[in-house]
Amino acid sequence: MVSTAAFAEIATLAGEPARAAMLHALMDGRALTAGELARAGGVTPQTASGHLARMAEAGLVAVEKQGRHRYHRLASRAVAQMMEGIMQVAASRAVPVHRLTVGPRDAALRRARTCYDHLAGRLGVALADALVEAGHAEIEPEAATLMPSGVDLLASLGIDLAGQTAARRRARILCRPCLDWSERRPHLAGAVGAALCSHCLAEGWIRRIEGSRAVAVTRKGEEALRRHFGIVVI
Amino acid sequence: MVSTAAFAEIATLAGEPARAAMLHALMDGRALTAGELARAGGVTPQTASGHLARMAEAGLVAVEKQGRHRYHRLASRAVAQMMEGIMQVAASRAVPVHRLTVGPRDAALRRARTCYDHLAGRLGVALADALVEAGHAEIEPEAATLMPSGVDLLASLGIDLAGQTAARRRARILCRPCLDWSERRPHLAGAVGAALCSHCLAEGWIRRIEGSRAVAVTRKGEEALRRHFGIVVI
DNA sequence: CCGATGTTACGGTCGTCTCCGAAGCATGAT
DNA sequence: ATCATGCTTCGGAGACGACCGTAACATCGG
Repeated sequence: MVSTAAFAEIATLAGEPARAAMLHALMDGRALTAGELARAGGVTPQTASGHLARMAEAGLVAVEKQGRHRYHRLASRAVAQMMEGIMQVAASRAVPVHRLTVGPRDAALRRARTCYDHLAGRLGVALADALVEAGHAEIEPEAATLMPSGVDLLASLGIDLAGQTAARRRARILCRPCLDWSERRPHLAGAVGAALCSHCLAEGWIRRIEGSRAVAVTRKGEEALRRHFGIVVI
Repeated sequence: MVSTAAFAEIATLAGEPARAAMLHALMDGRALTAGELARAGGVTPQTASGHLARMAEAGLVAVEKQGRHRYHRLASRAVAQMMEGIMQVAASRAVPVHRLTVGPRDAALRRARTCYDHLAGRLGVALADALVEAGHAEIEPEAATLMPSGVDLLASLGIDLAGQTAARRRARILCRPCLDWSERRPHLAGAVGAALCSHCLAEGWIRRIEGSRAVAVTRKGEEALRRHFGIVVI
């Protein structure tokens, strides 16, 4: 059985404030150095290094040596999903009084951000809604489907879902939904969401905002999103 | 934003060994008394009481007074899903050497058990496979669908999915898959999985095994499962 | 080769949290 | 009313773990 000891170890690792902050910093899917993560966690590099070693040992993060730097990233999609799950529970009883004035950083996050490997925030939800509206997808809290027309649409944009479709001869693609903590609505995640997100980045439709999980929609992106999906992200 | 502080608090609560054991004991979806949970956690009632109070405050468990007993259960499906996520990560790097001889208790768990509100183990996977085989469902790691014929089949058994279908006029039901830790294969979870599980219990096809999440398939259940789904759980 | 930058190892201090004993409250039975 | 049971609160002992000095160790650029 998955011993409760192993369960407890993982949860404990994720539960320490400094480590939790570091894991959050990695939730944009990129790989960061120990120094950057130390700043994110509010601890000294030595302390951060120790934390990272433990998390690497436990399989929460993966390290990649590159010259004099060691890049750390979340070890797997499963880790990101685990964190989503914890956030879901944490969010469900948070914000006793809804803060009226949120900072500009928070505003940017609510507008558009990455959630490990896919898009979230108003952009992510708008994209999902547009696909549903046009009949290209069905999205519900428990599951989602990309319809044949949706597969075609994405293919026409050059988004390669071949790995998803080649093996099985079915045009309909089941994919994972993700409940957005700021919008409280489901959006597209999983392999399809990841492909969509990386395509937006590759095409220069969005670009990452330094030191945050937020992303900015470029002028080119605004135009492309309106043309291909008919959405305008406010 | 879902502050990292709130995240850390939840993860820390779940990470303490005694609390983790108590949460695991609640993963069968039932409500247990503080005393039972104290035994499950290997601590004295006083200690357990303190833990339970904290977890109730944080929204991990819900309490229900009934006479001189106070029944505790997982507060929501979200909590169960969070735990599944943590278990997934914990399992991914567990069992360095695959234990050859597992106890009879473990064997029963691998054969059939509940996973919060749905069925898992060989029974859960066999049920899922049978539905897929017959074209009643599509199940993948990221999402699952109960096809119209599957909805009909369950309806003919008296499984009420009305709450799921009434609002929208669609026979196809999207539902959540759950990766089985013992079988490493996805099975049916979510509302559909829950309905299936409670029906099996209500019809006496399975019954809970005392002090465990394992369930036993009754003689009546064996017959029913073979007749309706064509499966024989070994 | 030699500094600069970044990462790891060690030892001691400190705070936090778990845990149980004992006592205090409820509820229900006798 | 009185007792029994189950749960909770209180207080102190103990353990665990985080944290930061200092210092050693890699890697890279000059």
